[in-house]
Amino acid sequence: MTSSTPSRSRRNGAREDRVERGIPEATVARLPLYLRTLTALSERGIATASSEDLATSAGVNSAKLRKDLSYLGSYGTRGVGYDVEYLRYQIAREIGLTQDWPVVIVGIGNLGHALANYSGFASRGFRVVSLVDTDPKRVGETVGDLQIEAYATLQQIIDEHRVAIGVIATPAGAAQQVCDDLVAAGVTSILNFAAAVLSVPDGVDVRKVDLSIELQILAYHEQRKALAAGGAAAAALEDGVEALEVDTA
Amino acid sequence: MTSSTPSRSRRNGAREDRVERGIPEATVARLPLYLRTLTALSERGIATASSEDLATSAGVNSAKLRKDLSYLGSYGTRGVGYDVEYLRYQIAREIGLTQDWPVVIVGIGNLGHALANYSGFASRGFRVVSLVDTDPKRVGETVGDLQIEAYATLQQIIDEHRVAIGVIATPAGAAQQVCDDLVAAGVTSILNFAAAVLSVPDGVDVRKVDLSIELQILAYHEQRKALAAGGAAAAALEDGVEALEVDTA
DNA sequence: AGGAGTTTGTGAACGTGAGAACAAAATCGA
DNA sequence: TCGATTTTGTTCTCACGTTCACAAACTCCT
Ligand SMILES: NC(=O)c1ccc[n+]([C@@H]2O[C@H](COP(=O)([O-])OP(=O)(O)OC[C@H]3O[C@@H](n4cnc5c(N)ncnc54)[C@H](O)[C@@H]3O)[C@@H](O)[C@H]2O)c1
Ligand SMILES: NC(=O)c1ccc[n+]([C@@H]2O[C@H](COP(=O)([O-])OP(=O)(O)OC[C@H]3O[C@@H](n4cnc5c(N)ncnc54)[C@H](O)[C@@H]3O)[C@@H](O)[C@H]2O)c1
Repeated sequence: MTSSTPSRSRRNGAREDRVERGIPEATVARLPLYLRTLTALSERGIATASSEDLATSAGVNSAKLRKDLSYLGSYGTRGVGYDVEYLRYQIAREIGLTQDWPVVIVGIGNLGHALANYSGFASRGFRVVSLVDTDPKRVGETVGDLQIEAYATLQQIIDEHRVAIGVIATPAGAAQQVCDDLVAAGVTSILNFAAAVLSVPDGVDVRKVDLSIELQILAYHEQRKALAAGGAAAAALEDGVEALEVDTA
Repeated sequence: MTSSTPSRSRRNGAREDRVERGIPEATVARLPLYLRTLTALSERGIATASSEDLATSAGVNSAKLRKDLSYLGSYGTRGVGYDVEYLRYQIAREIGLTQDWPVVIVGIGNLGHALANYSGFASRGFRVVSLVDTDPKRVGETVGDLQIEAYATLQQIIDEHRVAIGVIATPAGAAQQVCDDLVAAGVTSILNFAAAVLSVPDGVDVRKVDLSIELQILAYHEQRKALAAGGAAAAALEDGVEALEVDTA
């Protein structure tokens, strides 16, 4: 996967390197955020924005934002800032949103219904082309402007629409099998909502969205805050007083 | 927030440090995963597991898993492994799942309904105590075993149930206001599903779940794969011809 | 009791990412 | 034309996270 042409011609630096090595993962994860920010500014009729402006809107550090953008090329103007429309296009192109991505959703239960009805998909270059479920009672049901299809047609659907991205919203127990079937049918990117660890061959990307993990992370910090506040007295004794900090609110 | 007591007494190392500095964020994010893995093993009647076993099930490197666990203390036995039940309890305690966390969900539309119906909450120590929406047509509607409440009762609900964690599933435009209201009412942890950057005072944690960002990250890599494959020929030329820049679509 | 085998816990090397700081490049007013 | 001002692009440093590798600690068998 990682294309390792050892040392190409060393003519032009940054741009060439980018093509070879790609953009740092942390940056890739923030580009969609910048894209959204730029779209919002554009809709408000703002034509130009400085890295400081953008960073504030996106909730990040401006140095970080500038460095992120520099991986794409040199699209700003010193002393002025960035052209909103132009930069928006460049980011969209870099992410690959100048084309439409057909997506299939597998498992149309609670969550699958919500996803299928979600308009935020289409507005960002993703098109849900099919909904698939194993439950015979569900097949044929209309959700949004699509009908739920039988699981057996998965391969056909993926071929027909050239689907590269699949979304799994089945129970955890079924997730690996569904994943295997998607991969076998030619899908190479998977967004997984099921609480299961998926194993996939090289060349297939998986991202997971796990609600309960997010809540547990919040709970951990919540507990720490409670300890820091309520446990302050205990902590003070613990060591001969010293340290206390924190509000008692 | 970042506790900066310079150097407490240097008596006992690891455990003391952990209390002071807390567990690395990256580790915190994996603990719920280990917890789930351990629960699965426990249900299959497995009493003991090595770091290798656990790591495989959790889909991580075994050294990383051992280091992660070492932040909690020394709960394994060399030559044997970890006691599944015991370790499970220790992680649960560390995360704060030995207590129940009351949660309120604000915005009961497509997604809010799915979340409200989701059983995976309760099974992991989180209890949805209330559903809130501004839409008068929705108020009173029964979802799962709860009724949707009026937005005006937010403060009262949060006080009454001692809610520390709030979930925002409103449209993006309403998210900041809802966030402010939640914080004003005493919520100190927020899980945000809306596509908006929330600004909160110190001491409040926000985590976001953004489906469209996840899809865009997948799209980026998908595009790179396409370029690496289809663009191979072009890349060969490139060096003599220079640039080219893809898409003819 | 002792040695072979297993597995943890952690030190050390490496890689990636964040942020401060600043020179270079652009605008603008005089 | 030139200097003041703004803001980018990039370098440098530090912090954090990952992985390897191995001594220490434990079990089990003889
Ligand atoms: N509902 C939520 O808010 C929520 C939140 C976070 C995570 N999740 C996770 O998302 C997944 C789906 O949750 P849900 O609440 O929609 O569950 P659900 O039970 O309502 O829906 C699951 C659907 O998947 C279908 N299905 C089962 N096996 C299948 C298979 N092999 N192939 C295709 N379809 C299959 C079922 O027929 C059903 O329609 C679960 O793994 C859950 O843990 C849900
Ligand atoms: N549906 C999805 O699958 C999905 C996926 C990812 C993200 N999201 C995001 O989640 C959010 C909700 O999505 P949805 O599809 O459920 O939208 P929706 O329009 O179906 O539901 C929004 C709900 O919020 C309520 N609401 C509006 N303003 C409110 C306020 N100030 N206080 C309380 N409630 C308020 C509305 O009455 C409505 O019931 C959106 O921000 C969306 O971008 C949704």
